[in-house]
Amino acid sequence: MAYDFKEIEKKWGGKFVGFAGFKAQDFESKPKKYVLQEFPYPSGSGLHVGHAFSMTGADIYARYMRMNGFNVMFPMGWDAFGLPTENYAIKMGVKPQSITKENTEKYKAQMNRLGFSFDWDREVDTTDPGYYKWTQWIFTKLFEKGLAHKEEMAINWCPKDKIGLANEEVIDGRCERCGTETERRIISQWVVKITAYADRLLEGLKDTNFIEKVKAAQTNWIDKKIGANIRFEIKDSEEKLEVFTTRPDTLEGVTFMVIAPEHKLVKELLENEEVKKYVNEAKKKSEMERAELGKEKTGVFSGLYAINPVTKKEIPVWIADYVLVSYGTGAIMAVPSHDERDEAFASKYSLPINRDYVPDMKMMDLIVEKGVGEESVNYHLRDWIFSRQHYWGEPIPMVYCENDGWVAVPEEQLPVRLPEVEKYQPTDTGESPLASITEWVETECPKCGGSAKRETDTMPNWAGSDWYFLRYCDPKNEDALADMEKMRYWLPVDVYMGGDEHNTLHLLYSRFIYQFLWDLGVVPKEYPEPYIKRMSHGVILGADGNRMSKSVGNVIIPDKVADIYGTDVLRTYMMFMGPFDATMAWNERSLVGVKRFLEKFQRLVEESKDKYVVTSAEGMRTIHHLVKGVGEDIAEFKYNTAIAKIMEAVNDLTKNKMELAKTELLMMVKVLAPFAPFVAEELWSILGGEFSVHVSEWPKFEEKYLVSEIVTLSVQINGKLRGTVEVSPEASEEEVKKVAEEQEKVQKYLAEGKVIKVIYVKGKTINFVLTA
RNA sequence: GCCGAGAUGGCGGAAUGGUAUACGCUCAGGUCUCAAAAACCUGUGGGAGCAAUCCCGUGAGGGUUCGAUCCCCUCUCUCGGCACCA
Repeated sequence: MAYDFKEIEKKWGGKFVGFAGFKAQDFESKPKKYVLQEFPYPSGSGLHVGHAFSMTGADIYARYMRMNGFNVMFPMGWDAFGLPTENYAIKMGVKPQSITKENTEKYKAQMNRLGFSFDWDREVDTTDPGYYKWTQWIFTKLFEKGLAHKEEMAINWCPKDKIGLANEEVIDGRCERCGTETERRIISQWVVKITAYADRLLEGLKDTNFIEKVKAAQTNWIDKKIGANIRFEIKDSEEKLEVFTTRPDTLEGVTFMVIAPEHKLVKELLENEEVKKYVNEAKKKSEMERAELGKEKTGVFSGLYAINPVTKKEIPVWIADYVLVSYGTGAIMAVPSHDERDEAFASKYSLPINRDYVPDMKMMDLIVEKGVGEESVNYHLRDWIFSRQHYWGEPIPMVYCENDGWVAVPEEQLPVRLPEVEKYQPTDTGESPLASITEWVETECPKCGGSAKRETDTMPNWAGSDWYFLRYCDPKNEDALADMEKMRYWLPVDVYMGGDEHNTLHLLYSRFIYQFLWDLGVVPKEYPEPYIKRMSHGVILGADGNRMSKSVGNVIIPDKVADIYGTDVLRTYMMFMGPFDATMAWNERSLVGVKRFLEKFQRLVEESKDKYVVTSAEGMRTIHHLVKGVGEDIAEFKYNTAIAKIMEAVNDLTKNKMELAKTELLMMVKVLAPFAPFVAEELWSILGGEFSVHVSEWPKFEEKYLVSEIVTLSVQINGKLRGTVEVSPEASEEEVKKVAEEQEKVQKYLAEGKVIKVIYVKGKTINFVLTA
């Protein structure tokens, strides 16, 4: 009988969408399981294989947990603010709102086709005013708590996208989105003090069960360094030069000082032509040029001398751009004998190198005693530039009043809705398109009632995705982010499935916002961290082994594969390709193997369904083994081996013509169900099961069926395999030894020496150790 | 440079101290067919041999062990992340 996937998908697909069995029930007495899959940005090109892969993995887990009696929440939504939509809107002259609607509908249809068991009642959309009201509310709280302020600063500016970028969004000096080289611009920007939470973010990792690489990525990003700030006096001046160092013990080895070209001391030295020239050149250099590795260091002597607070030696102060103004104090004490960079600089400019001293751990005490410095901590983590000069984002809910300065829009006036505009184009001046809508900008100060102006910047993409998992707990709440009791029931997220690319930024921002909300007392006190486990899925490469890209033409469209092979084959194949977290190349041919397998499975069920009343003993063993193995594998996301086990069982049953009664056939179908939901439902129905197999109880294996009467042991002589014996699993050493020694081949090898030791491992091996 | 992951047949990959290569692909042979495709069955790490069988074999080298893909040390390479961060 042919496998008509189109008919089966049509028949059951309609019933799956909106099926009550997939809905999460608040406060139900069953244990809860919150399975969170990163929500996508709904781009115009539709769902890609990466989405399909990750979501299938999450879906299998959610289905398995449901069948195991958990009240599962498996929601989905849209991270829909973003540049591509804005760009498309500009190009086509349409409203971003309507493009977003089109795209989300398309995504939703594709997800439903793939059979994902999302609870659509909890759908969220970051561009929905009912949602971004709370994104804005969070910002007003950050402002009230002194964690958000406006600052004039040099930012990374992308001349193509006309947008300010956070440091994290600049890769090798280029815009993360479009690859254009970024420029420096001075703009007044909202900055969020994530650094105030650096220690908490580091500490909190201990309460999570993230995989090692995720923890490492977060720790590295924060990169906490403990050292000392030391003040050096400047000769013939009242000024002091403060440096940060992790090696105060090398203070005696300091032979020169280096300050960044942007350092405040430099401003007074610009009369010196050489200094002026160097500083201007450094300013012109892009981030990329300055950060270029292996590049020869450059610098200029400032004319100043600092005095070593301990040795009292005079040492020259240099200006060089290998020292960054944004880290530490923007100045360093150079110890060429202990630092490669300092050494390279010293040898280029023929500066002295002191090799005749020994680093001294007591130096720190001396520094503190003399009052010239103290312990200090520095982080690589920088504060978070929160402003974007764009239309398609959450308006930052702030107004500027001549009397009161910056004032947050009060809760009852939220959301600050995005106004309809004629043009979405960003401006070259660096102002948001919102700035041109005078009637929107002109407003009233919430504090004094006087005239005031609205902030026209919008929030970065991350803002909406920081807290969406809270909203799923209570998506329609108009009075709070989400109801406290509902959050208390559903949180924390048990498994968060997503891509490696979000292991640093998104995860860190999201944890930070959660910790901030925790401090506000608006999320449950019991849970200091939002996510228990972070699972990062792998990457599917094109058939040529390269990353999928439109320009290369190696993109696999899940819809097209499903047209040819069916959804069940697509899902099962993706999970069978390799370990769930590995990087794997697409292989069209391997799809065929999965197709054959699902057909074979179906044939087996069809052929045995009315034939056997009782299952044979070996049939029982195969089935119970299967149930045990697949359950264990799914719980550990080892989907590739789970599928291999089902294949093995089907081969075994078919080849050895084992008999299966209906009960065991139903068990097999249940085990297949999370992977191939449509064909499983069909077979379930053929066997007389009631809709739906997906809410049926996961089968239980019984130990008594797992034990076999005979096991095969390896017989080793000096650790080398020389034969096998079949014995009872409970056989004694004497028995096994006797049976083994009866074998001609074993006798032959035993004759080569004298047995000095026998090692017997029950159920596994017997090893005869001979004299040399 | 630092951090993380890894290296197993022709290919994707299994095996967490006990029969290396499960499962799938590929390929070869067979069944069915007028024929082909599909499907199904059998075989498929390398070498020697008619065969029984033997030797070699999990990136390289060493170690621990009766026994190592697995544990320890040294090295090489690949992938991912971070990086003039003092």
